[in-house]
Amino acid sequence: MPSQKTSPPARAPQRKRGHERVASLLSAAADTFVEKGYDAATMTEIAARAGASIGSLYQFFPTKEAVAQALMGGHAEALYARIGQLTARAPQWGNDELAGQLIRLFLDFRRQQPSFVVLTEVPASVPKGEALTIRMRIRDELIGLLGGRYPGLPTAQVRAGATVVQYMMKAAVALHAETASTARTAAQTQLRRTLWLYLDDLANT
Amino acid sequence: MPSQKTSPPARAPQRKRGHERVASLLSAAADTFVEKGYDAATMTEIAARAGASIGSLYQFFPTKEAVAQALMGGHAEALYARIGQLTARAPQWGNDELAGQLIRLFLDFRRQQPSFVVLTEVPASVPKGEALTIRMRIRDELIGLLGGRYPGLPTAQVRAGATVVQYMMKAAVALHAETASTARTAAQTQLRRTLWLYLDDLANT
Amino acid sequence: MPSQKTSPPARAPQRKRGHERVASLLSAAADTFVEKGYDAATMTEIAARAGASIGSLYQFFPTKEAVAQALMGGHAEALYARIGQLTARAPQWGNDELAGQLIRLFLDFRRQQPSFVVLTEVPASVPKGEALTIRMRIRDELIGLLGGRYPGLPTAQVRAGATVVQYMMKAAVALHAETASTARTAAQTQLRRTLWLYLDDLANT
Amino acid sequence: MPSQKTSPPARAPQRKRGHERVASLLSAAADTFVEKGYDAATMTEIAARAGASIGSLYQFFPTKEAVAQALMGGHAEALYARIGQLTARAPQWGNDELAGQLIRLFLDFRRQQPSFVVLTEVPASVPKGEALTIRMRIRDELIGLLGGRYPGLPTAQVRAGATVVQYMMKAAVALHAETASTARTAAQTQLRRTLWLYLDDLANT
DNA sequence: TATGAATGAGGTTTCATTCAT
DNA sequence: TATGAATGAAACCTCATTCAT
Repeated sequence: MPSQKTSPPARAPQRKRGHERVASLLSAAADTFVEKGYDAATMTEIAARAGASIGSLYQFFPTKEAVAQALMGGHAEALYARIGQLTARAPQWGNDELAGQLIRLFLDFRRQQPSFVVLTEVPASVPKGEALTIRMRIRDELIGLLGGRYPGLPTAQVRAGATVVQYMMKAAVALHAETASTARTAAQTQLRRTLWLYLDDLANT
Repeated sequence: MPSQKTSPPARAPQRKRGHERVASLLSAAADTFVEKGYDAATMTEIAARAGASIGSLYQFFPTKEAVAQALMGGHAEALYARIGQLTARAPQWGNDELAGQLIRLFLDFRRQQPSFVVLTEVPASVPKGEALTIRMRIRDELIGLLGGRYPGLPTAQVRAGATVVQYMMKAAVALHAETASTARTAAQTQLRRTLWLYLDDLANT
Repeated sequence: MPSQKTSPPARAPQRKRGHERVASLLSAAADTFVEKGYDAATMTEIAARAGASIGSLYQFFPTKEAVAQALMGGHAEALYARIGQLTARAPQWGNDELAGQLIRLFLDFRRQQPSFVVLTEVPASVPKGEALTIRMRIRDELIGLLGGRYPGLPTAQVRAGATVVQYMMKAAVALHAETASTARTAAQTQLRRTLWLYLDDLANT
Repeated sequence: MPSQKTSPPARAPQRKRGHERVASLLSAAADTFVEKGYDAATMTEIAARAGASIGSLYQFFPTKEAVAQALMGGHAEALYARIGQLTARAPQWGNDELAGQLIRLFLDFRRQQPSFVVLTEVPASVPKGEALTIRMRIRDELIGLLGGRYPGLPTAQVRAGATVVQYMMKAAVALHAETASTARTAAQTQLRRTLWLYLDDLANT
């Protein structure tokens, strides 16, 4: 043995580099999807933006769809968790406060993970099944939230309520994507109020 | 605004045969866009579905974008007109009725022209500018509607109200696209009620 | 017979209209070829420029090549004739004058019929055979010219001389196509002088 | 001058295999351009001749124009260099010798790189801007040559002389492309003599 | 493992030419 | 005869994916 070079922690650095690479690839993918949309985004551009080669990208994600799914999956988990946090605190809030917190949560999420919306909305594309699954899971989270907040409400009502809330979140997010203007701000305020009115109505059923 | 490069418009047919062709091409295009989405729809498939050759398609629509625009344009006019009809009758209705009529109008329209929604929602695609224009025009129609229905309301309120209504229509249309179920039906009912609550609130401002 | 409308001269006006149409089609074709080159010029554009339909164009010219040939043929005849006129007058001129007249003739022709050059130069395209024929015929005209002007010259010399003159004409025409500048003007003058020098040399052989 | 939209350049290969590919692609392209001309040459045929797939061709040359430019650019450098070599030796030569060397140089070059002529002459085509640049650079080289050979000559004269020489080279090359014959050979000899006469004249100005 | 090259089906678009009214 | 519609081969180019080094 010519030299006693400290045996390097076998694969750990590899793994660590792997993690970094995956992270930068996903980040690049997110940017690209947001800018171009799912279809127009190319694997080549994603790799290039991450400073990686196309071969490297395919070493971690076998298909373009896999990239999208990894992105969606990762973000979805975070979203579920945040709704769960709201669920824990919701019982202490008034309907007014709850409406505000819900909208804030979804807008914050969209701001931080704009690719999530892009991929979730893709019309007739590959990750459609995944998107559906996620939507259902979000629905379940909202059902948990409303069920906890309005304990006496019949299950069917809770389910319908969660659905309405979900689509109003969608509306809020879409509205937020409009070019900013005083009109938009006013509309956002009123949309929050509409949600409040709805929750009040739900509570008195 | 330097106006994005606007795609050349459709060439107008000048013979009876041409008119028929254009009609069948547009119909085939609508079907294809709905089934596959804008990006995944191919000109080849559109032509084939219309029983026309690819050259024939290009005789009337110089680009894929032109096909989409022709579809959107044609349908948009119809939608404006229908909102106009509501505007005329709205003053006689209660908020309850108005909410129902609005939702019915948009759902009917979606049922008859599903491609309109697909093309209008395309996230990061070519006909985006056109879609924006149309959305603004719909907004204006709704402003007209609410302005007529609630004469005392300040302009800013009317504008914000129209925006809210528009995004709730979007929500209603999206909800309608969900797999049918009793839960969906219940949610639809409640969404209508939410709109009613909002209109009541608006009227009492 | 309800009215005695003067029986129109059966087909004469037709024919006349036909001539006009052919003329305008050829003119449009010339413009298009000059602007776009032979390959990039389209039959549709030629027809449109002439204010005719594509069907009408094909009624007179069965192929694109036929259009080019008609154009070349018509112009070539004029060119032969003009060289013939020079031939008649050349014996009275000095070499200086002859050089000037030759260059002037070709430059004038290029100015009036720029499409002739474009079509004649087309590299590996359809009308190649025709172009060759024309070139040979021009050669013959030049042979006639030089043979008449330098009666004692052996045939082989005359033939070689005509060839040299022809390629110098080509050079002159190409030079003329350069962006105008004082440098170009000076070069043109010297090219004429070079031709003169050559003719002098030829005469003294 | 707003500089016509300049086509994206060729992507440089980074592996040995890539270099070989590029070389064979360029060679195939040269053959194809010579045989068919720029417009009629197709990317498909170029790839096929090189034994490559169409995708492989586009990996290195994003457009057909890029192929042409790569060819022209590469050859042009060689031509400049060769003229430079003449420049170094020209002062020792008589005008007779210089004329012969110039013509030999251009004919040799045409024989070795026939695609250069084809692409440079393309009448109204895409690589026009590039061709112009090259022509001007050749002019400059000739200016250097004549300036060195005829030291006392005023700049304007040198410039005009270089232009004349350049167009006579064009004529010589074109003449050489004619079907071989005794007439052609004789004409070539006389063209060389004409150039000699011109250089003599230039020297005595 | 990392990289760049290779592949080729498939997409959009063009255009000479033919048809039918 | 004049016109516009119809046709489809073929061109250019893209891009997800696979290979080879």
